[in-house]
Amino acid sequence: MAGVSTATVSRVLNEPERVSAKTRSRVEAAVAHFDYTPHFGGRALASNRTNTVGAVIPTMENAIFARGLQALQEALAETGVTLVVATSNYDPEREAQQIRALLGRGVDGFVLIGEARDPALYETLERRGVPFVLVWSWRPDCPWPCVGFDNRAAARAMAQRVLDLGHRRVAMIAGITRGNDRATARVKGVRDALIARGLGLDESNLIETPYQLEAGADAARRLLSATPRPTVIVCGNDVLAAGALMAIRSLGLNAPDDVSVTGFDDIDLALILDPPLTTVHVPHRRMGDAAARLLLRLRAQEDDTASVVFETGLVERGSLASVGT
Amino acid sequence: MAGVSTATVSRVLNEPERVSAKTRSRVEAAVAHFDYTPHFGGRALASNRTNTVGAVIPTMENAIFARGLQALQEALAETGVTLVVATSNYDPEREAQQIRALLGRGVDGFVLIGEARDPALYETLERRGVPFVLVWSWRPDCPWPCVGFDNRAAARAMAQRVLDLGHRRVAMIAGITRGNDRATARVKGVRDALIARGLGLDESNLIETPYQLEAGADAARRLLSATPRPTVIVCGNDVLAAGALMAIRSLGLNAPDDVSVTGFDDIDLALILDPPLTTVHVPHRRMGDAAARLLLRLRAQEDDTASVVFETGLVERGSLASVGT
DNA sequence: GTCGCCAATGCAAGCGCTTTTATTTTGATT
DNA sequence: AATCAAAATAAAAGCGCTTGCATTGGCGAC
Repeated sequence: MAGVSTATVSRVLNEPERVSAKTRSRVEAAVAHFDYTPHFGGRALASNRTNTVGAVIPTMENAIFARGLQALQEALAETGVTLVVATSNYDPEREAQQIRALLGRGVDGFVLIGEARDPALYETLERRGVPFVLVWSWRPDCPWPCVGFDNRAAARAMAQRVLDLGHRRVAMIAGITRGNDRATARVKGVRDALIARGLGLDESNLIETPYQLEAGADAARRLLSATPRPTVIVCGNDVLAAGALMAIRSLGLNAPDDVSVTGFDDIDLALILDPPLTTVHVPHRRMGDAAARLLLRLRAQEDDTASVVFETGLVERGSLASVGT
Repeated sequence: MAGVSTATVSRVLNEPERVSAKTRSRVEAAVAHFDYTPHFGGRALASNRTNTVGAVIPTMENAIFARGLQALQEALAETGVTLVVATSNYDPEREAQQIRALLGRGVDGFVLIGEARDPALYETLERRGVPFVLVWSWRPDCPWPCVGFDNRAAARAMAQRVLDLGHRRVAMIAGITRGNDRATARVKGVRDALIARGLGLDESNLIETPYQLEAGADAARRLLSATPRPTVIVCGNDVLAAGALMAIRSLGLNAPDDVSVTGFDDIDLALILDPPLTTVHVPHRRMGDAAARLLLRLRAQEDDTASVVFETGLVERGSLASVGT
């Protein structure tokens, strides 16, 4: 003890400016001397805050969420907030479980991927007064605070570009759309563009598959077995596109001469591939960062809590070529 | 209330078998009815346990740790333990900070990457009685509980294979070795093999660089500018190898005809590359899983808390060819 | 020198749970 | 029916902190 009450110590730790400089330095010395750390549970119990926010993401295994998550974590850490990550493996049931588990751990904020989930969950969150931010997805009039981009518009833009290059036999490998509004929006975007040009995307040209390398390769092999075969495969993300390129190579074909391929996300992978992938660039880091800031504002009950929408961009590399030249 | 004391409720939640079936079901009904969740802080305060373990990893941005982390998390979740992840960005200082931060949050267990760190940190951990497991690294007589593999032996085996294929001008792109025993061990392993054959690995043939794609490419370009140029570039991990392959392509050379490349880790990436990467396979998932189990045993003060060592294996794909044929 | 005011600090009441100890209930045994 | 041990439950004491309120002390104004 440094000759003060516990109340004063608490104040030194939480609102230093309310304590005189002299006492403060005495307490700080004692803290340093005894290597004292406040007890987390005591703190949480008394103040009813944990300074923890939870994020539930589909998976850590592919790089899609890694960068955004890292940025999120860094931005939160700056204000002393800890990030707890849980994974749902793209399963809505499991996501709900994880959210409840984190609620039980007293997180006082959430970052959730996408918008599609059981209304009851949103209700629970609101009832408990736990703020949350939806990321990776954005659409006009979304009723929740979100930080993302318009998946549909981005996919539409990509498909338009594909069509502009003369492609008419367009196939798509999408992610599983059930419970995944991003995957759904991307399919819709591609379909929008095709329909606008009087084309369609029927069952035989659209395969839904998990976001995995091998799954993408399998899907591509199936699509390429059609006659006449598609001249381009539009993929729901870069991992699927990487799989498609593997399949193309394994079939003895050449990209982009025989078949073009496009991706979505612009993760590091896109640059490594041969040919390098034409894809939709998504500003993952900025998105994570913005999500953290919005969540902090929500927690602090500040006024400026508007959703944030990011622009995406087409990155043209070698995997998409014009057709029939 | 279901007509019982809080003590009974607590028992229903924590050790249901100690409560009669009748009371238990009554309590459970009430719990369900009111959608009751125990307060985390109260729990932590009273029981002095948080059921949380912390992991401090260098980065989430590349896929190296992703798979192992996922497995770790899944295995911990099975016993109701939550994983909190923090990142150090390969900076020992920052790692120490993060460990202290997590200690402050009352985690009751740690998973740490590798062995190299300030002895004072180990002391703190032991003084507080917080169990920990070191992963990704293993060596004979390591004084701490670890779950990993012998980086040095694995790298040596890879280098031997390279030499067996006739290579004599061997260059290496390593990770930054400061504060990173895995990177250090991998360099040592390669050097072991070279020295055993009367060769060496001098400064001009060894570049240390962060585990990033572009950095790997730059390093490769520098190494390849030597005359005579190396016939093989051994890389400290797959990401660096991917960078090297990019550089080789950009120089108008061909792998493996002009230059061979090897990696380390066998992440998904290795399979995507063209040519597919010859690399050292590391059982990431199993490692994460085993780490979780060992940590749980340590926490439970069980006897069987021996370190676990995994075998690695050479995976020969297309990026390494014999020389001079 | 006294008074009043405000800043700085102490006091003490919980926060919601777990856990030890005490009490009641149950049911087997005589 | 009475007795006793064992099983089930209740009572109550904290766990370590925060925070509203009470107290103290310092200082300017009179």
